Amino acid sequence: MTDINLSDSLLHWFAQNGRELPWRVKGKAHFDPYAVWISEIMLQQTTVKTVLDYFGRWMKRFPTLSDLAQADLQEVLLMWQGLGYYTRAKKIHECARILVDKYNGQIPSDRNELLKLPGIGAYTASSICCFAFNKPETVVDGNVIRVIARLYGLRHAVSKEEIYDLASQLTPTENGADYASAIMDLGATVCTPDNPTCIVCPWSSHCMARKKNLTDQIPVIQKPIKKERFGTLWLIKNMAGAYCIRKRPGKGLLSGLYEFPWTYSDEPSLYSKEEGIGFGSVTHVFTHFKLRLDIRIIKSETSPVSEGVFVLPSDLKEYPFSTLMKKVIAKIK
DNA sequence: AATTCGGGGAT
DNA sequence: ATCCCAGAATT
Repeated sequence: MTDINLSDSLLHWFAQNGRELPWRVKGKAHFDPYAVWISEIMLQQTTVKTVLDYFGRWMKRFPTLSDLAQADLQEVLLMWQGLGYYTRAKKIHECARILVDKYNGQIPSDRNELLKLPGIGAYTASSICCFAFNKPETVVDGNVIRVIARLYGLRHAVSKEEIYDLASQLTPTENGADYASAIMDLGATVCTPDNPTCIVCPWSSHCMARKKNLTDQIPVIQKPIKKERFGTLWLIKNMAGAYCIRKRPGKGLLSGLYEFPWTYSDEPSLYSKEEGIGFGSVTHVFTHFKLRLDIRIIKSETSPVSEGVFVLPSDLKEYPFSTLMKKVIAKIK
């Protein structure tokens, strides 16, 4: 069999088994490149199931590029809170204004032009070309890495570049949107990390990993160690029952979100360790470290940080918070 | 080339 | 607990 037959069999499988998704139109490109762009940014490093609700709320509040460009970053972050990687929300907002100001409100269909825009990298540029403009670009995400590594039986740690070279040779010159959707759906629903259902896979008879019974060992991924960090969080409560919160910097961890003031244990503390009353702790697992914050309640009419503001519990919903801080909020109610 | 960015669902 | 998911930007 030739490579043409591989892509044909995959497209045939997709026509019958591909997922129906709000940001997808099977059989052709999506009519709204804006919707494709938003969905692609949201889907980075997360799952379809997680994004569905966020995408629905987003398109209701910001139906068009213009609506998004006119909104405040604060409101964009409110829509994004809980999704993680908050720099994406900032970049998406930046990008919307650039598109309105310099691109006549149109999302480019040229890959190199897309790569110039904030928040759009190699994968997303290709995916917008495929899904919004039906171009025959090759997309490489976690699904494609797994599918291709298994198809070719790659037993070493693979790079995205290596996968791209192999995957691009299989990419047909027509049906760009369907083919990109298909290979990703195959990885998401058939060629899964654990217990792939090879029996229904259109590429089963060509798959080297299956032939050698190595699907549970491919792809080879190296995993970094996750360290644990500690700190103290201060619930500073005034006579009116309001709590002190502050906005995090525009860069770095949880950028742009609000928080109750806290510091790592290896940094200068805002109060002495014994001050206030212990109020338990919260733990949270980030991608690259685990964090435990011991909580202490302080009665004070003034903030220990210059940018702190006092907010009543009933008004906290107006501020974007991380999931970590939502855990703290849940404790004070 | 490595590290830094969140969060949740499945196992 | 561990894995990993439609990655990009920074160092």
